[in-house]
Amino acid sequence: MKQTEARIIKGALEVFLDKGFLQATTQEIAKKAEVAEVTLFRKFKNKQSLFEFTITHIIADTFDASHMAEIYKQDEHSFLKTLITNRLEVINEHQALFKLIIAESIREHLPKDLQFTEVIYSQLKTLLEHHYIYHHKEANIEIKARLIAGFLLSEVILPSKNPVLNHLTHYIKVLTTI
Amino acid sequence: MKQTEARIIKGALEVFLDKGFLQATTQEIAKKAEVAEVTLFRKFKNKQSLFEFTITHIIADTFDASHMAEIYKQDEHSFLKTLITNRLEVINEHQALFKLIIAESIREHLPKDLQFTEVIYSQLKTLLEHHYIYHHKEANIEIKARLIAGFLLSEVILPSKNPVLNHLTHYIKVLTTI
Amino acid sequence: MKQTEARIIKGALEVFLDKGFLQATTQEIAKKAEVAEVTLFRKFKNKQSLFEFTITHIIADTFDASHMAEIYKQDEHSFLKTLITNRLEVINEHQALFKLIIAESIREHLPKDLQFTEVIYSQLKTLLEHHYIYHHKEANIEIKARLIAGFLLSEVILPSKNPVLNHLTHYIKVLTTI
Amino acid sequence: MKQTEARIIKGALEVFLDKGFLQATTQEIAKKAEVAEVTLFRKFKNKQSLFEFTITHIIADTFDASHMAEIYKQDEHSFLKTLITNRLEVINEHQALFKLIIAESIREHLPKDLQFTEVIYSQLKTLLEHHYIYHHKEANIEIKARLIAGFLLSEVILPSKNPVLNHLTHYIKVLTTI
DNA sequence: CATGAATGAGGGTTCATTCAT
DNA sequence: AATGAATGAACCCTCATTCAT
Repeated sequence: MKQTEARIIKGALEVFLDKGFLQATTQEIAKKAEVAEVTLFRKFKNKQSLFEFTITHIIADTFDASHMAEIYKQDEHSFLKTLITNRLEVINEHQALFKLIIAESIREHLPKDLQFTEVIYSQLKTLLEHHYIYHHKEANIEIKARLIAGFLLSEVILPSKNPVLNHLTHYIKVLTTI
Repeated sequence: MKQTEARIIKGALEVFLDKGFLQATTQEIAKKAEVAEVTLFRKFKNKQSLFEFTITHIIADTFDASHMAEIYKQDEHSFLKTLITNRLEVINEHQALFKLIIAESIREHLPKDLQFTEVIYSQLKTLLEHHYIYHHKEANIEIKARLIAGFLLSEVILPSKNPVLNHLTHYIKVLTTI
Repeated sequence: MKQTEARIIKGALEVFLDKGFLQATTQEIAKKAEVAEVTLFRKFKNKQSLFEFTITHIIADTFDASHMAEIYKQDEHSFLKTLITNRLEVINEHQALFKLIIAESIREHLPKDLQFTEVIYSQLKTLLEHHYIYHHKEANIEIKARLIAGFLLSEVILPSKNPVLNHLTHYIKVLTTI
Repeated sequence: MKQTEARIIKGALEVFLDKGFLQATTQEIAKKAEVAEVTLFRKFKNKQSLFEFTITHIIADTFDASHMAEIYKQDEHSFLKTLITNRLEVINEHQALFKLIIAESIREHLPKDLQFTEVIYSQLKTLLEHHYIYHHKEANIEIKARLIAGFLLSEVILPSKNPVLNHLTHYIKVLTTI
């Protein structure tokens, strides 16, 4: 039954998001998925690999940026505005996941390719590169990506009032001049 | 004996910084403090309260900003530069503690007054307030504090190359215009 | 398909010889036999009966003594020499099986007719009986069989240097006088 | 309480002797010792080390041969007779332990110094050496030790009727001439 | 005939914490 | 004040075996 695996992953995701890796128990996941606990271990080698599999898939689904493939052609201001606005939307819709990635990156429960740096920062760098290369502009991409990433981090870590968006214009200005 | 408690706190700090709250074991802490495990529980109600006590003290020591009491009188650019530079220095010297605060804030193992928001963000806001009130300037302090906080977050979460400092001037410019 | 059963038995034998009854897992056997684990249970009621079936067959093949049917006619010394030499050869070629029988006899994972006593000792007694009856000689067959069995046991249990064979003559002398 | 450890070892011994290493459960041992299961793990790192500790001590108590320290001065026949008779008595009184050592030696659950070879065979060799060196006699000690060991093995592995002792004299003859 | 899917029962081990001294 | 001794509760994981196709 294909459904079983899907149910497991769904249950696992819920519990992992809610409790984090260490405090999530295989028992609770199994219960939520309505399978026997042992069934988890037939599908996944152990808790860690269930975790990684679950996170891999949800990340792929959530942070997918392929729909922004074309925005690099826009002028710098539009490009940055679209990029940042979109990423802010995504992480605001998936705060729990974002927090999970941050916490588990710090605690080193995630393989390198699922850590914050790789999932968020590298993606930003890639998008920025496309843009600046396309427009034949010199730009310190690393710095820009860092600043945007810090921006996103503050959005989830600090009490959310969505206030930053209103001042995006000023912020973009610094990104264009740095 | 005062020494006993001091040794416990020292040991606890080492282990908590290294492993985080959940993966730190009272056994390891006791061993490092060279006391019997049970002694921890005579001094502290439980692991959680040992954690909070330990973190409270190290945070007070580490993030103390009283030596910056006077900088609010400086002009805006100097003030921001001093502020940011100093905070960057502090967190770069105490990356492990900073990461601990972030991760445990997310996992809700810290009481409110020890969470990232309170420890870092509120402090920034206070310092900014002093400055802008003293200079009779209007300013969106919340936004500024958020941006600086994001700045600091990116510094610990992302691979460190200390590159941001070189571009501080531009960054400060945006902070002044927001 | 006859092949399936054959593959199972082959796989089971390998794993049982290598790991013993308890540490052999049906999973590993199935893998080695290149069948689904559940298939084992269609052919055999349970792990125990697979074990017994496997061991029965390998024992029949290995310890078969029918080719020694005629040696009882030889004189006592020749007979004993041939008998002991041959049995030593057999167990040296099948040390793993011999050890398995010993260990599983002790642990009572084998039905009576597959235990060491039956498989080795009784066979020795039968062969001795044939000889002494044929030659109309009185002889304490039980004792002789025991001594030879002890001989064989020491060969597998103790670190092997094959040293005993060189001194077989003296040993046979005592067997003839008992 | 010193008693606790003693009770654990007693319980462990009973269960290990009865079930063998793999089939003994820490639960059953704890129950028999009337302690919580977890207490076992405070005293011993794991099941394996509890096993080894238990076996080490019982072996030291059981197979102690220090009271035979002086027999090497006897003439060869007396010496061998005393030696063999005594060892036979010991193993007949501790059949279960002897069987355990054999089975777990085969299954490699025992460290080298607790395996059959070391515990039984080496001891025999040492005693034989003392004798033959004392009497300035050349002798193939290895062979003799092997034969005696095989003798002892047959005594536990085969159905016991204690018949061998009656023929000890003949048996000793072969040992003296080999 | 063979198997993919699922599981009940249990196993060793860890952890924070309490009891008694 | 400090500790040695002991533990309840839980956790991850394994194994032989059954169910349904």
